[in-house]
Amino acid sequence: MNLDGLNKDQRKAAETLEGPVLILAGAGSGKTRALTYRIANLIDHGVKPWNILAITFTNKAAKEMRERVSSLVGEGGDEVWVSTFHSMCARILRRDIEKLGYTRSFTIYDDDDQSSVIKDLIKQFNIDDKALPAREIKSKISDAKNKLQAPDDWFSQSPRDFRSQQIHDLYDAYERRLRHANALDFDDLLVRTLELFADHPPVLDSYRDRFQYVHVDEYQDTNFAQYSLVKLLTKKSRNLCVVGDDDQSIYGWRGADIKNILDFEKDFKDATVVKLEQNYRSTANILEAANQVIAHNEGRMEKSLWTELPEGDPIELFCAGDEREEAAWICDRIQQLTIAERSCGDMSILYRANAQSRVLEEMLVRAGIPYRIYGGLRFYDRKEVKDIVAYLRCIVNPADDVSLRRIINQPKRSIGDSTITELVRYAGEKEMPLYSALVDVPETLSARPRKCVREFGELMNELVLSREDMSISEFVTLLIEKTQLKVQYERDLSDEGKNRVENIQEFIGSVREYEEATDDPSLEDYLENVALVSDLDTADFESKAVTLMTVHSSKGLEFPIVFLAGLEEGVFPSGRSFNDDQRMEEERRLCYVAITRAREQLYISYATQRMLYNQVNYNAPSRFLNEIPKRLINDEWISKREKIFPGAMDSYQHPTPKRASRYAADGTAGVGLGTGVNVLGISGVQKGFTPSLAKAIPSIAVAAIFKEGDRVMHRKFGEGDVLEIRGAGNEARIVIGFAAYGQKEFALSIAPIVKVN
DNA sequence: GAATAAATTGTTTTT
DNA sequence: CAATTTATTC
Repeated sequence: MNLDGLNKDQRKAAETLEGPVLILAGAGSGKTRALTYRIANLIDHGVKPWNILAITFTNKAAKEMRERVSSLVGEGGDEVWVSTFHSMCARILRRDIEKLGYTRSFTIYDDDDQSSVIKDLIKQFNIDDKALPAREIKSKISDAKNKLQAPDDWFSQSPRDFRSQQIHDLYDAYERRLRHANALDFDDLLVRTLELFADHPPVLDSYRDRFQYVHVDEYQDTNFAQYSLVKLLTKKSRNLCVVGDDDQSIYGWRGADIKNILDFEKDFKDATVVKLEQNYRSTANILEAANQVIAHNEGRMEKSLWTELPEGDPIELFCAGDEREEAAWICDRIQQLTIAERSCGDMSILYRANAQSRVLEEMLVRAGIPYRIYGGLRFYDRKEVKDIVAYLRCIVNPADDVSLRRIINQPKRSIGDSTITELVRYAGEKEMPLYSALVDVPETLSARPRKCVREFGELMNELVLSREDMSISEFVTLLIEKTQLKVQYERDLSDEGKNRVENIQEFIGSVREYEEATDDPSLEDYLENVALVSDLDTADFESKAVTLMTVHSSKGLEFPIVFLAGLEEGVFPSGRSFNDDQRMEEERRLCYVAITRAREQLYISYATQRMLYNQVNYNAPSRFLNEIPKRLINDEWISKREKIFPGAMDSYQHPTPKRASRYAADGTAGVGLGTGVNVLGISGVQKGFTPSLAKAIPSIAVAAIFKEGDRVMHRKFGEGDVLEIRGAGNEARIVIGFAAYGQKEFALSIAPIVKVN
């Protein structure tokens, strides 16, 4: 194996093949490179590819690693098992889950499904959902599962109060519900795999034999269940190689335990530790900023990143009046960079919370800048798509009550709440799945609903039968026909309706794509993909568009130019971490991750006033800003702000809160004020490219993104040229020359125009 | 009893 | 602001 392309430390990582290995890899230190070379080297030393397991954090990372290994070793590279924990477990369970009393066609419940089970149980138990909200129960259950605590285990280490008792009861009932529905939630995939291994030693042994060399990437973000699984698998071989960076542990809220990586050397006394400290990604300035910020955390593993790269540009800092100005400044910078021949594909805008993306999107549309947004709503999470998926799940797994309830009256077939309640009661009484009640309809229902239910039952049975003799895509097409799922939207001629029809069409396309790309396609396997594939997994960064995403999503990625928006107290760091040191340290690690995404240029912005979650706040600049040495920052934009947004200050002197206070001090309802500003949102422009549909975003900040000579598109008058911009701030007006309509003048702050290139 | 219109309420991060 | 709950009409 030729390891010349590696530095000294990377080479050590790739050459240490036996025993436990800890690779402490700083941001941008080429850890994926080291890992792929190590795997290739193992194969080179005669290890069979199928005896190697590599666990990554996302499916996309898995795919990339498989490709990189293949390109190093050629044939056989794709025989290496590379997948996420969840995909691996799903695959293991698909084989042997019958030993645990489930069937192989089990359903994987997503977040929504979990919530609906819990909400239903809360109702059934007659629990006050204000004292115990569903989301809290959900996170409690998830926490418990991540720690491998069954309901009784959890209870035995909780305070013996009524509240814990209720949580215990709900957790217990939740578990039984899922079991009855032949369904597993995300956490179950791990828990049940461990259960399988614990109860069936021969199964465990077969996987121990199979996975002689185990690799875990992003080890700092593993939880106790994942840790246990890894330990169990490598107990005999002791060939475990983990890669991670304690400074990039950002999933503590999801049960990830940073101690897993901090204590690795205690766990494996003879572990070889390799530190990758040379950064190949960022300029010296950016790296120094990141190093200084993270130095404010305590209890880190010792390591110091360095680079041979030049100093580079300073970090550009801007203080905006509000979130729209911030967005406008970013758009203006992007336009300037584009003029300097930088591609939009090299740029990314990162933010703490998904909710921040909306304003950015609106402004990007106006400025005519192509962008893609990741996170937020997945394609498979759209209503119309989820409905089809729910049908498919019911057909594959008739015990799946949650999915059945979702579609029993979708599209409308006159099966209302009271009918459903009765069906559920009847099914519960006879201890059978809800599906059976469609055929064995309870006598207690009156004639009309009974007819509707029976018709629906016949439709479903018909579908189940026709699945036998056709391909998956043919079947999905037939299903959409018979259920009239598409027809109902085709009648709707609005943008939303058209969008839904398109999404349904695209769904059929995705099924067909899957069918062609897979050796042995099955509906079960397809549904598993739907459940486990994230938005980011399907992302392509090839297109020349600015990438928008949360800092969390950006982990593992890099961009030449990064905009980091919303660096304010309460936003980043999140207000929820204020009174918890542990969480605050995680916020700081998150900031470290954000900064280290940038290769060449980093732009940071914050706003003195921000409307977020429908509330106006005046936030101080983020503490993380103070942790970056002044000498690395160019803050001249702040003093130029008046020039970029002339007259902008005026409108910020009398900010109008949307609602003064929802409740008066005495507990009576207060009077809402209303902004008086009509915000025409842009609908249907997700992952957007075509700005032609854009409506007006009333904002004086938009002035900054239009200049004389620009070509613009008006919603009514079509394309024209900007001839003149008069006045400033709220009073600013824009004169546009249209070929067909001649010269027109508009108030710039509300004109429905977008820039075109 | 079901479908629709109006009112209320809560939002970090996600495999 | 959208998702969900509640009131009202058919």
